[in-house]
Amino acid sequence: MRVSRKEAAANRERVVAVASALFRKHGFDGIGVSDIMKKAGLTHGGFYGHFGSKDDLAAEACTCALRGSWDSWINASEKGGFEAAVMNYLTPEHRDDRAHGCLFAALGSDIVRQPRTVRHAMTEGFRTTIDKLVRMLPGRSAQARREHALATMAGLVGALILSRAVDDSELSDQILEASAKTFGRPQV
Amino acid sequence: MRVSRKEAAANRERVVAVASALFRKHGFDGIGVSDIMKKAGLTHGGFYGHFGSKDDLAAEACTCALRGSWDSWINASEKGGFEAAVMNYLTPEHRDDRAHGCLFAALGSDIVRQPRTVRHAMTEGFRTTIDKLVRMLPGRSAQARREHALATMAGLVGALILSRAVDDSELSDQILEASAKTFGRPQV
DNA sequence: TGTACATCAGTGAACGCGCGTTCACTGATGTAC
DNA sequence: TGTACATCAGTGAACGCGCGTTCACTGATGTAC
Repeated sequence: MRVSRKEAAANRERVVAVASALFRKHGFDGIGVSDIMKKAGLTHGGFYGHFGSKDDLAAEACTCALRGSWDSWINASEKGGFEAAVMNYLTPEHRDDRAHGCLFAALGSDIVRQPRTVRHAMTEGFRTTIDKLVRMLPGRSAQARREHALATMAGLVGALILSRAVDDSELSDQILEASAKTFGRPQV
Repeated sequence: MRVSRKEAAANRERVVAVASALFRKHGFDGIGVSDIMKKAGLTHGGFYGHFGSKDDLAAEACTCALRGSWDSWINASEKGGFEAAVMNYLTPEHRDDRAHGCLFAALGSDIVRQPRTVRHAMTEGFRTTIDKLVRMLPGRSAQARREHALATMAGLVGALILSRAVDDSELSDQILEASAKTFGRPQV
């Protein structure tokens, strides 16, 4: 059942992409190697031909999920798109689609308990995101813009996490709306 | 090896308290029934005399962790203590002591994947916290105060989660400081 | 109050299951001539 | 280009381990007289 090298490389990429979605949906401990492989159209036996361990895949899946992340919310508008990005982030659609949403919101409180490689991938992705946000913010000092970006990022991630955690859809909507109002307005 | 009823009740309470700390530190899936019982000074066999399942304990542990929660950060000062509460919440000490810190920051992104009972306990605790925060906020309309409380709560939880996630202590401190600056000032 | 018995909180061995991981095998791919 | 062989991506059974859970048992507590 050998497969061409090109196909094998594609299989590997598919596994990483599938894993990045399933980890976000079910958590690192909530999904197994076997199910990930199955969803990628393979059997679990071939897993260790591609990855050293489940943790190794987790680190790659995080990098994959972070690559080009935030582009989905940012790209809506070009300049002065800060408000738009916030609004795109804090939507019921994003809240209800964990598998393809923000990695920090999906796995945030678990990151600290993950192996070094996973935490590092997350940290680098975080830095990149902050840089993107800083570039979207209006003038002022670089220091103030960075502080604003860091606090806004915290607000967005926290709002999405809480809106998902709560078992009352009305309260969930209120969290999103209140946060959109508060963080969507560049406060001078 | 029977034990008096009073002692048995105390044992039960101790298990819940220990579990609330260990779940916050290691995550729901990161700690087992056996280790929880051991840390409470018991053996795992007696667990099902007190609880129906590990999930049942998790729900009770959440309620326990939420009871009187936020009092630790709020009680510092009485009136106008909003800023003080934010400052007390966003400290390196809180960040570095997950076991006894905010439940939402410790387990936030996992809540949505937990059974109904756990989510419900969390939601009720969230409501209580928001009410407390609303009461600390200055005048304005009830609506505006509630929105401010919701967004602030999101900011605090998100900031603590991100400051823990990141593997660079300098960046971690920056997240706390920027968030303290931003959320610690009642913005009009 | 003291005695005899029933209760039941806690113990530790055991069970079953699912998970991460390993391995002998297969058969199509890649390569050497 | 065609043939013969080596390679190796993927398969599926199997392993070992830890986990949640169960259970027969113990012996101190609670209770009835």
